[in-house]
Amino acid sequence: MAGHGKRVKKQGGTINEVAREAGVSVSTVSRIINGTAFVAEDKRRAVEAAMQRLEFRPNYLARTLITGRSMTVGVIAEDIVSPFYADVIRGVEQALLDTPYQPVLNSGHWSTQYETRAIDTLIYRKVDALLLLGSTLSDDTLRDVAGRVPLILFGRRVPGLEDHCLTLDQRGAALNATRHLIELGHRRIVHLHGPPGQQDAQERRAGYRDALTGCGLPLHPELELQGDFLEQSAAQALTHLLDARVPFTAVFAGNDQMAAGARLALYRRGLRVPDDVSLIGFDDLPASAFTIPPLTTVRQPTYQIGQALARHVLNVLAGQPSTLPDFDLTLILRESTRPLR
Amino acid sequence: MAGHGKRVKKQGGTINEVAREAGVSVSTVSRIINGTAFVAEDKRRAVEAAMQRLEFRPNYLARTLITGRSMTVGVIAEDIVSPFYADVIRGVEQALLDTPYQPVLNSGHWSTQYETRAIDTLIYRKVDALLLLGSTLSDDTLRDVAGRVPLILFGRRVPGLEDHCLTLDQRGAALNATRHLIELGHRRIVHLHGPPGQQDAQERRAGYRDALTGCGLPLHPELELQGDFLEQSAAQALTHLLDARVPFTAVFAGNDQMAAGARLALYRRGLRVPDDVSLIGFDDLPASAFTIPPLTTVRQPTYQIGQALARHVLNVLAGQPSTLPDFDLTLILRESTRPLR
DNA sequence: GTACGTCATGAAAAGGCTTTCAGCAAGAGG
DNA sequence: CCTCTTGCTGAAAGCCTTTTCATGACGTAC
Repeated sequence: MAGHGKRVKKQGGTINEVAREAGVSVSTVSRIINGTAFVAEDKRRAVEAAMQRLEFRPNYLARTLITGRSMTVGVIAEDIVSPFYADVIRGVEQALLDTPYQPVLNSGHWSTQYETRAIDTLIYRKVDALLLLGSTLSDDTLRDVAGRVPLILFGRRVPGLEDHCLTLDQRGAALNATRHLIELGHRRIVHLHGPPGQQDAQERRAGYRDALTGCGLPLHPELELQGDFLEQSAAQALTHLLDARVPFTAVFAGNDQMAAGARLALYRRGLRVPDDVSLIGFDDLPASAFTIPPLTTVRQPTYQIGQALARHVLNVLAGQPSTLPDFDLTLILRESTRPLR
Repeated sequence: MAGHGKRVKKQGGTINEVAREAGVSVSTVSRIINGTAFVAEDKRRAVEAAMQRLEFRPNYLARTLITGRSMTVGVIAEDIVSPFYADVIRGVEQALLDTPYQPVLNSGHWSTQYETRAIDTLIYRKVDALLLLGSTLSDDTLRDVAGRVPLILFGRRVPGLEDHCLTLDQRGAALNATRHLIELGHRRIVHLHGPPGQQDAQERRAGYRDALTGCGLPLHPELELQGDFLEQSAAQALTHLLDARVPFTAVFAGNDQMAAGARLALYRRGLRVPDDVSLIGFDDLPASAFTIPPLTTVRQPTYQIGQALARHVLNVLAGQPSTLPDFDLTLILRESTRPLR
């Protein structure tokens, strides 16, 4: 059978072979590759020719083993798939594009176990820095990790690591969103919140309550519905509420995906948005500007955040002082809300 | 100033130190780590204790340098951010979860340059296999890459690499979708297609034409509108068409995102879906089941595809024979289409 | 009691590269 | 003509493992 010959990975000669081929020492070749020192013009040419001929590719692993720098930054997102994190990642990638650093991505899958594994893998592979986009790990564990590798955190504020944490005022933004509804005259406002285990979900819910109590309105526990940040859960929860004939005139969803789910539930019951029910989301996903009607929501400047995060990583790696900027969450007024009749 | 002490990365001793600490040779330690051979119980315990004390972590790089296997598989998607590829990636991650292999992701950004760079980086880092989710590279280049590392391709059929290519019958599916519209009585059907440079876009467009000519209907060039697979482009193109008062009763969008854009353009003009205009998308993104109305579209079983791809990689790596399965694209009938009055 | 196979263990090489250190030639200064 | 720089180049050590090979110790068979 053919095919077993493939065992030998075509791997374009080593620095040794190049040196022999060009009639110089490996040190000289290394110097040419890295531009570490001047080398006579004729040798340089000989070496370059040899590299061509042998299809030489430096072995990054060997280099990293010696220098201790891999020129990679590990990025772990709770979920690469989520449109929200995806946009942050885009920003990170963009900011790293014209630097010698390469991002290496991995998912944490919202699970302590998988996240731990992903972190370990990346550290073993000697990433020069680690960027966590959300995390399910405890503060202690995180501090531990920070001792092993430069660590930058998004969406978590860990005591002791403040300089490398970027968080947003979720609570304040949720308060604003809810208040907007209140100012439009709504009093019975449903809130679809995410899992109690997630910090963002908690904070947004707190903001919702802040707004209500701040305006002297009563809290209605029956209007606080739990979902899992996906469309289906919201559609289901809201349908139950509708079936129970609990009255409400507005919905504040914990994220845009749940807003979409809520929207469909309403549509199924013949309720119009915004005429019968006002709807607000959170995140401003790219798709949310194109829903019917376009969704009023809270914009998280994810792309810029990604860029800022990456730039901070770069600074840290360069040993330069760097502080993470603050980002504002802004309410994007579109067409899914209107004054209560 | 404090802080400069951090230069020394806390790095949990080497196998050498462990050996010294435990009073054995490095070979013995290595054997214990890898379970390569029997080791006396007392030494084993001594070594394990030493590893604990020194917080020993094997250096993967050194290991890879010797064994030639990194236990990673590189995954490059045209765009990690696109909901479509994201779901494929989820499948890949899932299938790799309980194997010793780790995925390492990277984006090609729909650009030959970036894709080339991403491939190089991954190969330099010695991934054991490479999985390309879409590619802008030429057949020749791809064959070249396949010579350097086991290569599996999704969305491309490269002569010579057929065994490792997974493609879907985009053309046939587009034909089906269009025919569905024709069977509902539609005659003037708009097609929003992607960039001419993309194979998928081409094929879907060809399928659309196949359906028309196959049913003996005339082609109307003015109804074929170009977009870029994003919402905005579709909204714009369709708005122009509407402004030009070109009549049509149905729209077949090249993907779901463009369908969303079209949907909004229609909404802006007071056209109802499906009452005034029928709409079909392509991809069946998770969000498309929750649009208003829920979108009729072509489902690509992305998650399963991701899993199949990953399993194939695993087989190839294990040296086992493996063939990529075939996947069917199915038309998901929801509520955005209806018979022409 | 000698010879031999078995088995745990250690020494050393290998893997591909960077970097320190020493060497050597050439030009400058006396 | 000799000494001192200056500057390019090569030898060799080192990074952290795995793996081959050799070495004893030990038990068994003859």
